[in-house]
Order: sequence, then structure tokens, then C-alpha cells
Amino acid sequence: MEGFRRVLAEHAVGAWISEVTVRDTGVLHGTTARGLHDALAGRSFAVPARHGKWLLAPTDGPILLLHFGMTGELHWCAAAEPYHRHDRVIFATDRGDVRYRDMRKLTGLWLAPDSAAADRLLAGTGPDALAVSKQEFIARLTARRRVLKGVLLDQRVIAGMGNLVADEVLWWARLRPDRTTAELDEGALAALHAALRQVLRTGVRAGRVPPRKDWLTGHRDAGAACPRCGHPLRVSKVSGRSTVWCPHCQR
DNA sequence: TTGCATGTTCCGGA
DNA sequence: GTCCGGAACATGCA
Repeated sequence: MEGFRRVLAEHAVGAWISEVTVRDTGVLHGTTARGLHDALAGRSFAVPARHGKWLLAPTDGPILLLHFGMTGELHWCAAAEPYHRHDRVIFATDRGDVRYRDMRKLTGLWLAPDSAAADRLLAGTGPDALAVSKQEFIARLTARRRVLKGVLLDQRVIAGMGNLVADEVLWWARLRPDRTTAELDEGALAALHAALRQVLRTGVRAGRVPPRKDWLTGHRDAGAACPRCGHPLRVSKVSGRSTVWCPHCQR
């Protein structure tokens, strides 16, 4: 996510959009190929922002909102570069192409005429996980009794954590994914917030969740050993999502 | 061929 | 009303 924001920030700010090519309308939401082209051709990209898993790409006119689902990517390419088979939308500019690439098309692109409309699209989304204070984090998490894994993944509560990151955060905080928010004391909640900040800041710096050997990430296969204590990791479903945790050091 | 996958949303049941 | 699991979505891979 953060990596895709950088793609825009480093290459596209100020670039003039000459053409918008939609190769698969399946990724468009609330607009059409013609609508997207007419709204953005002739506009210039402004400074992008990220909120949770959303990338906001303002122009000197409308605001483009991008979501990447599980398999989406944003690429900066020379105009001459051949299309990738999963390039769904191409924004051709005077400097090169911004290409929205996505295999599974689970989410896609939205168009907001102005910032008020963009706010309405994100109205149900909670505060960004890296912007939330410890106090607010604890207040939002404990507002209701929820399973930890489920509440961390709930974008309405806190925006930005996906399945792998939620597992990583719980592993760092040494908390079992199937415990509930009601069981945690202040210390455990503070540890959860600290783990969240550490994991996300490292991920943001790297532009992705780093596949480090000393992290849980990269140990998702059954039978793998916990990189902290060496005990076998457990793989199961929690809150309906595949979940990896260490029964020995997560309590 | 079948099941699973890094996300979101809708639905039915508790 | 709230919360949870399951299904659906579209596609590729083991």
C-alpha cells in the first residue's frame, strides 16, 4: 500500500494525464470507462495520500480512489512497455504510464468529484492504524467484546491491517488470536498497540510486510517452527480467516 | 479436479 | 441491534 503511494509520489505528481485506457471494466466502481476518461484526461496528478488500505490520488479536478484487494499493484512504466496481462487501467501521462494491475479484481477504482465525495466513500472506515493514538486504539478496541483477530481485521474499527499483518501484530504482542478484547488488561492492550506500530512502521519503511526470518511472516506453512521459541506453529481458522500463531508464546 | 489464497461485502443464524 | 462464520466475487496455483 505504502509502496504504491510512493509510486505516485515519486513519479506522477504534476504529471499531465493524456489518456485513460480501461482494459477491463470489472475494476470500475460507480463509473464507466468513458466516465473515468472524461473526468481525468487533461488533469494532473496531485500529492497522493493513504488511509488504511485506500490510496487517494487527487488531481487538479476529481479524486481517484484505489483499493488493491489481495492481488492489486500500481506500476510506473514507460509508455512503450508492453501491457501486462493483468493491467486493467492505464493512466498515460506526459512522463509515462501509471498502471493499475490486478489479477483477481476483488476491489478496484472509485472516482470522487470532490473531497466531500471522497470522504463519503471512506465514511465507514476507521482511523488509519498508524495515526491512531494508544488511548484511541484501546477505546475503539474495547468498545465491544470482540475476538482479537476479528477486531484487528475490521476496517471500521482500525483501518490498514490485513490478515498477515494482524497475525504478525498478535505474535509480537504475544497474544492468542482467539482471545477477546474483554479479557485484556491495560498492559496487554498497550503491548498490542506497540506491536502494531512496530510492525506497520517497519512495513511502511520497506514498502511492504518484510519477509524476515525473525518475523512470523514467511512461516505460514503447516509444521513451521516459531521463530522466537522454536515450538511448532499452529495453523487454523480464527474469525473465518486462516491464522498462524504460536501456542507456546502467545497466551 | 479440488481446495485454498494477502480483501470486502452480504447474508443467515445465534 | 450485535457478532460471527460462511459464501460470493475472479483468478491462479498446488
